[in-house]
Amino acid sequence: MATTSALAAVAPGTAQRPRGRPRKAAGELDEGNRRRELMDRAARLFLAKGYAATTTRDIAAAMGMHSGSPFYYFKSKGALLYAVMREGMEGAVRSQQQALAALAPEADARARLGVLVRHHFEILLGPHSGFIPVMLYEWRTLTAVQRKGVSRIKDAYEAAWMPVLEQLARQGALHAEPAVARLFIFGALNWSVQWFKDKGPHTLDGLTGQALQLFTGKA
Amino acid sequence: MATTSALAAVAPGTAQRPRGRPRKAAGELDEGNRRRELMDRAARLFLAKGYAATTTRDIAAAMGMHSGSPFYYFKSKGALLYAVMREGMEGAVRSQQQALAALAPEADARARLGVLVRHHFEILLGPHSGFIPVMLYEWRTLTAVQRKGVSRIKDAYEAAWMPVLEQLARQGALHAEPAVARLFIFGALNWSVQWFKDKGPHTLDGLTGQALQLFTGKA
DNA sequence: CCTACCGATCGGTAGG
DNA sequence: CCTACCGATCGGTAGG
Repeated sequence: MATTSALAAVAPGTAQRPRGRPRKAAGELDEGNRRRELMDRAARLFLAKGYAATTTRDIAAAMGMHSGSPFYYFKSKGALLYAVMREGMEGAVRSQQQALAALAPEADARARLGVLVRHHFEILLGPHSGFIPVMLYEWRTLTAVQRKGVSRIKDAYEAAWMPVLEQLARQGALHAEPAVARLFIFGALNWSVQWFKDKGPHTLDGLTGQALQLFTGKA
Repeated sequence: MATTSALAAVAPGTAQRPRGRPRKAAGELDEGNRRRELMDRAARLFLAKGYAATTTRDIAAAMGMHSGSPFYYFKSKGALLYAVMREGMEGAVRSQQQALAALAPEADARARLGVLVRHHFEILLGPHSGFIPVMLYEWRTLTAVQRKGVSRIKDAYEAAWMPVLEQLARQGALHAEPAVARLFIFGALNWSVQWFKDKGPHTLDGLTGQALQLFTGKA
């Protein structure tokens, strides 16, 4: 599994912090940080209890705010959820591109799939995860317009998998139609949110190796 | 895919209707039917909007009842959800056993896996599905005690897969640890609830074939 | 099952 | 961000 070690550094969510002038408009900077923290805590609650069962008062309490204050940052509960999904997906696309770009140019299709799988586990289960799992499990909560907005980004994320799967199929290393295989593989990985435990027996590298073996035969 | 055709008859939910004396206590029989219909309609709503976002008034309206009437059949909204999951899982265990029992005695491990996968698609996506998808996506809504109650049944359902996966691994037809493979495979199948369309290009038989090829190599 | 009802909670807002 | 507040909705119940 030489394909996986370089990925740890590309954890999403940590990357794009505002660079330069880190001190000047302290008010503005704090606003951004607070907004982000609100999204973080909200996402955690959405994931644990579900969006509908999480009250804006729960979120406020998790921030040490009073009940009306979240509405200073987001005009509605739905707008907060939308921001979580949208910014989560934007970060995922960015970190996925970085992960692929860090690959050696001579890397073969199996190595590319390994990077994609490892990165996907990272955004699902890694220390800076949270937004994407919310997206996966609260998709039906979005309005049609919101869904379209997130879909545009999500499509880009998923599209990056297709050439890799198609190449594997041509090599005889993937024994299913690439389009269907992609759906099954995403399902297999996404489902890990339901059973993965941080203290459990599995590491993300280990799971990546098992997944590659399952989908592409013994490595 | 000779392993799949016999399964259509074993659709869960249709099987165990009260046999014998189909006429006598009409009131009682109707009560049972109404209760079942309530669970059916509630499950549909739970799946479409989520449990917390579905009001007991929504459910009553879907039944043509007034707002207080669901509580004649279930003492609480949570008890209704629990009944959906519990009876759904009980039916799934029964129909899975029937599906395996209908297998030819000389069927090999791949054929057994085919039956398990095809049956699983049936309870997820078939015409009488609904309860199991609710269980999958509302698991966190249950209380700890309720979770334990459903887990007992769910464990039996999942346990039936392990000897098949272990045998495939021994044959070299499954290239991952059986325990991990089971988690990935369940994820791949369960996720289909999110993307499968009745009018879409896929049939349950076709998906079963693709899944077998993906997980166990070319058939 | 319906009627009539209630206490609690919720998302959101005005004004500072 | 807090204070103070509101209209709407929700799960559930008593009594028939």
